[in-house]
Amino acid sequence: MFAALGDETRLALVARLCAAGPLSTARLAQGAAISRQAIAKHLDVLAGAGLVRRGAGGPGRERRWEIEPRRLDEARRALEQISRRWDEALERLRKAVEEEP
Amino acid sequence: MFAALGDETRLALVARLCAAGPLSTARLAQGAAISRQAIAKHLDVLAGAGLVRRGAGGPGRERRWEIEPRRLDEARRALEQISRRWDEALERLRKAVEEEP
DNA sequence: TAGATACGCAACCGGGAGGTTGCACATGGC
DNA sequence: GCCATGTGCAACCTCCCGGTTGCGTATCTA
Repeated sequence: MFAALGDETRLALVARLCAAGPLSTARLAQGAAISRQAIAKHLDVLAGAGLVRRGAGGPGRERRWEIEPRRLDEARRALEQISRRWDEALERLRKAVEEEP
Repeated sequence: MFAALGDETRLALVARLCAAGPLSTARLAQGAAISRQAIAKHLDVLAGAGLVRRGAGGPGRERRWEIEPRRLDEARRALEQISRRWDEALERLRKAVEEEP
């Protein structure tokens, strides 16, 4: 999942979906420097990581993509836990150094 | 930076440095399935992303690596902001739908 | 001093990720 | 019915990433 967010293009896609709400593939590809199929592939990767979902297809032939915010929360929590463990490890090291001169 | 965390091996390295405190390259490579140089490359990538720092070299020829927790906080905050923007976007959409029947 | 250990640098290699092109299919507006 | 539009599938290409190997250099220990 971090791998999915790791690509510059995909991170931009996530940010754009967040700012503008659900959008279709063609809409997302419009104005981009790369082809529509490339965008579609990136969206597939994001969907595979559970970061994005196909919303109920728009009015006609459109199929919109929308964010799955729960996955973002999971990632955030993972980083939090890592930070906390680091603090604990440093504390243990400090104590060990103090006790054994 | 998400790209740095995106690799399985690198994420494991970060987790291990968090759990056990500062470690040398050779120590991190010990027991791993891949060569020491591969580990060293991954550590370089992590250092390039600012996620890891060379601690004050150990007792002798050792040079330990340690976590830079501020970068982890940055990443966490970025995800938070994205989630928040998503909520706002949905709220705007809801209002727009309600006002225009 | 000799040997083991920890490290760095550089060249090399294979596979997959990111991208394009081409085509087929459905749907909506005229 | 006809054309524009939104989408999906598949083949193909290029380049970079992850990994290995080989060698040279410090530093600790016997």
